[in-house]
Amino acid sequence: MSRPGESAQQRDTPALTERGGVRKAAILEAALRVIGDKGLAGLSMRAIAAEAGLPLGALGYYFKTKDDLILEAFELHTRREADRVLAAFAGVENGDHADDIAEHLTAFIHHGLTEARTSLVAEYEFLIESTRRPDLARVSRAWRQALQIQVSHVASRLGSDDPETDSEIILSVIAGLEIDHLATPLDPSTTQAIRTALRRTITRLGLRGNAARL
Amino acid sequence: MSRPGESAQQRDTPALTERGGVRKAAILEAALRVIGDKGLAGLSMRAIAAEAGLPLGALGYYFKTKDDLILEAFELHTRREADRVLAAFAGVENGDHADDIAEHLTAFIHHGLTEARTSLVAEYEFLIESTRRPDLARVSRAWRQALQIQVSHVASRLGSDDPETDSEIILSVIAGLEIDHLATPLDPSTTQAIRTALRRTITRLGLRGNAARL
DNA sequence: GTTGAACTGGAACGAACGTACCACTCGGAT
DNA sequence: ATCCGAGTGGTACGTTCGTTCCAGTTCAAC
Repeated sequence: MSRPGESAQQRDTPALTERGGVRKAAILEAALRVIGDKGLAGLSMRAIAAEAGLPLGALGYYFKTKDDLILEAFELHTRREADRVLAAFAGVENGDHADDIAEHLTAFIHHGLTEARTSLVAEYEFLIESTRRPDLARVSRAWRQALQIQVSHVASRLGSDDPETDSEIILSVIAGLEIDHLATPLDPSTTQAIRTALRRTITRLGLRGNAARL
Repeated sequence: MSRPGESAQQRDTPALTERGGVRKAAILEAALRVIGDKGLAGLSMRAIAAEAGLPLGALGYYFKTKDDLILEAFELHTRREADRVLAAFAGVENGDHADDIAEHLTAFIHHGLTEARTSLVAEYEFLIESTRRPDLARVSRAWRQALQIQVSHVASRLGSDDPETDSEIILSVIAGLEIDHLATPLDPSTTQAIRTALRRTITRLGLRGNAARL
């Protein structure tokens, strides 16, 4: 772990000590926060350093370039988000009615549009930037594919007769609801509209929970 | 039209001659192109000037600040896109089967992901930036609301028993399919998956064209 | 033909940017 | 005790940025 020349990600960055790893992680966290509320356009090495409470020089030590930093921040985000999505869809399978399923998804979206708003905005910043950067596009594709596989398994267990298509529809509806409501402050009636849309989607796709399968 | 002090949008910009209007429009077009393929992060006054084939000084003459230019570019985009969407959904109503309707929407999305890709990317750049800029958010909201009204009318005419919810679902699915496939090159099998998802969505929502209503 | 406003385009400003550099400190291994 | 690479942080370079300025040109109105 401390052999010279060994590196976590770059050919010529030195090996990291525990303390070094903590600092590097803090930089990535700071970057995600800055991207979320200033955008990639407002992301500067100085802004990240200030957000992390570190000197500018530290960034150059842990990341070769700004682009490398952005890539690693995206990877961190997808890793973190994968757990959250998995948890959300695990809850989905415990519902008895279509309404229960819809409720889990509503809560998921609601969380993203309120407490985790910064993180959600950052996610879409990355997605759009993926259209221009092949390295980010690879992460996007892997992330999206992992999601689709998980959700199609869930759909299958919920009685879908075409799990692949249903997972594509569900993921699209979720993404669409998210971006369509990002520019608007989230009031209760909007949340209700989201819930209604999800209920109808789930119902019409014929997805049902445990009770129906017993 | 040539009274002194009169302005199309700013307090202290002079009135525009025809030639001036052409130049201003060219700047906005160039800006949309740059935003689409370099992103808002890569958008600079110099890049716009180069894209438009104009000197840098010209931009300062027609737009007070870069932010003003971005706002007007967004307004131009929504104005232009409104026509395209309207045309797409006008075609939808002429279909006899759910498959015909889905086919129109598939063609719409396909066009956005291929020939009009730059424009589509720019659109999502604007949407994300709307979360940070109230002036852009107003445009987003108005644009989204106009879409929803139009689509819900169409849904109603297609026999929907809940046009508002159905239009929300349809618009979300479309948006979701677009962003999910922006990072991936569009191959024929992807197009087929989009078509399948749209068919299933339309069918399950119980929407039917003219034939069913006769 | 003179006037004045619309328009042109090149040059220049200070500020902020990404990155590189380097003298320095620290801590574990020898 | 010493050594050496990981880690530190302040500084500085060259570039690009948004914006401003202004002497000059065009052209319709009088």
